[in-house]
Amino acid sequence: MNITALKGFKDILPEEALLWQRIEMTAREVFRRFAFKEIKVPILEKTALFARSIGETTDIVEKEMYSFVDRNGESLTMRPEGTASVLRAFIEHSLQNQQPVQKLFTLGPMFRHERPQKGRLRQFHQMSVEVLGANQPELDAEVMAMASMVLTELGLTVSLEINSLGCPKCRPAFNEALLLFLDDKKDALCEDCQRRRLKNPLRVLDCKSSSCQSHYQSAPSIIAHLCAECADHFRVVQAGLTSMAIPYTINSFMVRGLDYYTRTTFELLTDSLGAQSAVGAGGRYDGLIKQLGGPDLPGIGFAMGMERLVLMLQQQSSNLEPVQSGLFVAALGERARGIGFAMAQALRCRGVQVLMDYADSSLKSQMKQSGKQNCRHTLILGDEELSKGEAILRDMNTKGQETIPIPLPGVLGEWSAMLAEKIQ
RNA sequence: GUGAGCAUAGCUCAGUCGGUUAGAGCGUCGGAUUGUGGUUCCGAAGGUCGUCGGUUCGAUCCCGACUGUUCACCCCA
Repeated sequence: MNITALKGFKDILPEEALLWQRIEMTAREVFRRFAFKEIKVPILEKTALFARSIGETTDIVEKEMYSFVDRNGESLTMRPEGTASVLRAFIEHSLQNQQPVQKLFTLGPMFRHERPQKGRLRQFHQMSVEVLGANQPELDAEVMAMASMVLTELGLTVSLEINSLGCPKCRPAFNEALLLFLDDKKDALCEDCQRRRLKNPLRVLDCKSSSCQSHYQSAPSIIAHLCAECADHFRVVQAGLTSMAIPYTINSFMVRGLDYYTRTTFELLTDSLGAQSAVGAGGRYDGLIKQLGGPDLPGIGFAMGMERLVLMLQQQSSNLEPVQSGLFVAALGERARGIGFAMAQALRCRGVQVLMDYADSSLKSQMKQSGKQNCRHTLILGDEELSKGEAILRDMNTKGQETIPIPLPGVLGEWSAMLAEKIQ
């Protein structure tokens, strides 16, 4: 086998796909309760969209995007995240004119050319949620509540950390204070922080080096630098979380990797995923819609990483046992197969899951298959049954057997309705 | 982009201090008297021991390169 999947691109085999379905169903159900609607957007966009939204100097844009020039000479990019596309669609269709506050979610693959490791792939999947057109802090709390509800309903425990990054009014003052502080300490910092200090000063606060962290104990706090409006906003967000009884901690060192965030940011963290601690993260991005050429409307959103949720569920080992269901038609001989085939089709029309073996296998083998596939019933149809005009219906669970009539072609519909009723 | 570990059957892994036909468990298929599953017992299929080169009388084992993969840094969901 010399053609294999690409590095960082993974097949999701049927067993694992079951977990994906469970996550998606749970999320869709929770999103419904909060009246979010699904939007589906393309995977491929013009490169400029991401450069403008995520930030020209972020790692994502600088070195992780799958970008290429298409046949028309235009630079296109496989989306590295979902928000930019949703906002582009929002602006392009003037959705704010249909309903002033839009609550949207989207599911799908994202692409980043990173070195793969646990919980990190080149094609990965996110559930991405956005509220566009409203800036009330209660919404920030509601969005966090929704994210944590998805996790709770999946049986996963995570911790919620929140922060406020301020707004264009108060952030410059903080930046200045931080730069001053870092300038003072610069010789004591690690190499990475030296680099970050110049490129994106906020990022140093997130450094994992314990020696750096010990210096940052006395670093200026963004929260102390918030302007009156931002401080008030943050206060109401916290009050909202408290009133919903959602536990959280404030982490004034938390930073987001995308440049567009303002005010509230948050992360849902776990310690069970190795180096990848965030299973979900998001925040407010009040200037972004305008920055992309749309109206000056606020927004907030978050994304959850599907692969990380799957990993957590797999660790839980509390995975549900397979459910017995459906019917295996064990037909022996060509004539029986012909009749069984017609029965299967009629039953499937009635919503019954029907399995059959066409390989002329022994009854024993077909019984084995029925058991292996967790069928609830097996219908035995051989020469004996054909001559009697009665098939044997076996309940695989109780091992009880009974005979049921073999229908003439004209009454198959009626017969299948009765049998469907009986075995479902 | 940087670093470290790993690479033997479909899966999880033994193993050979370098020596004729490389093993186990699980899984798959078959059998245990004619047409009745899950348990048990018996059997079978399935491997160029990642690739290429080197050392050697001889390499799956030692050495090197390459490729793949895993984890971590970085970054991020």
